[in-house]
Amino acid sequence: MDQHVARWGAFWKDEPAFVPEVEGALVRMKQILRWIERADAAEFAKSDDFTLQDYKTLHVLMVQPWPTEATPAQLAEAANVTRAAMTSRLDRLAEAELITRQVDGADRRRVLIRPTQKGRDMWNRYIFEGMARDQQALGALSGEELGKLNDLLRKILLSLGE
Amino acid sequence: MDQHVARWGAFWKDEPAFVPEVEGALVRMKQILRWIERADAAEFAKSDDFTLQDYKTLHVLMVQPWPTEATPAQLAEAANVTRAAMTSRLDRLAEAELITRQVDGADRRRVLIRPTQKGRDMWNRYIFEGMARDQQALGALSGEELGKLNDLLRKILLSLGE
DNA sequence: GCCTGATAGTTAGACGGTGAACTAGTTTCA
DNA sequence: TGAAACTAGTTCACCGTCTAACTATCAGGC
Repeated sequence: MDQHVARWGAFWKDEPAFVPEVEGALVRMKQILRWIERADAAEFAKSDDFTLQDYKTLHVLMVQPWPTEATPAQLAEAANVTRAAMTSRLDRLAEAELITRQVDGADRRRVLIRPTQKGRDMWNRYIFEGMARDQQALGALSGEELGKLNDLLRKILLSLGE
Repeated sequence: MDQHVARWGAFWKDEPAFVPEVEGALVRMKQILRWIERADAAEFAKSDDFTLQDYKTLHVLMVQPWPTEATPAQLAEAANVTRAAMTSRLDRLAEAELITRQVDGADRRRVLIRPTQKGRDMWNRYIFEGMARDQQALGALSGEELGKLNDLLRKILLSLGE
């Protein structure tokens, strides 16, 4: 894995533009997130009517600032998809009665999305297993190390203008 | 951003299953990679005949163990897509004469993918800008901090069985 | 009060990815 | 040697996402 980065840096050993620690850190982050993504996908591979993406959509709704109330545009941004894609995702969730759509009275262009009780239950059914997998993935680090890791990542994000 | 994680942990303040530092670290990694992904996408938004995904495909080929020679299956694994998807990606790259396909004489089921000179040139044209963006993204960290970050990420990956 | 311009959400068509079948070639073992 | 099991790559049908219109609504300036 260090080899991996070393390898594609071998072309320009003297090239100052290549910084192994930068490329290495990014590749490693990708690998870690990919591992978790695959673990999550495996969990949801069984059920056919409630997919991983349905879950993710529900999740970004549940963790919004004003709990359990958000617009499609906010959810699209949080889920990192276009509004068009979010429309079709919400269609399915509404069809399954996991969320409700309601036109905002104050601004009738807007639509307010809220989870139903059934939606909350569904989320609760998977969120703990998901967090358990997350903890397993990062289980190699001590509490102190986790703190240090967050400090470093936070520092990066701050410089990116959050 | 810390708020963000704190918020969706607010539901179960007393729930030991929720570890803010774990969820926080993962959300932050996603944010960082997303920022870079968007920067890359912006760069490739202009050119229509050579897309970001074409570049990524070319990239995984260029950084393979045996430089500039790999099978579709290896590339699919590296790019984290199915072999079927890789087939169609390679179709386009071959069409543009950026790679060549050659049946392996030793095992005639296999196909060896190699970049053409044109492919190498195309890769070189974008790789440096890409690395520059990567360095900009992580520019907030000192060399020492970058080392520490890699140590922590490496530790995680090792525990995941690499 | 309108007209212009901006904004929220949805819809339509194209594109890329997935999983499952399919073809061709290789390995195993009786 | 020959049949069964396996492997590499491709093809196909389906599905989700994207870009680009389009509808409806709101805000500002004259």
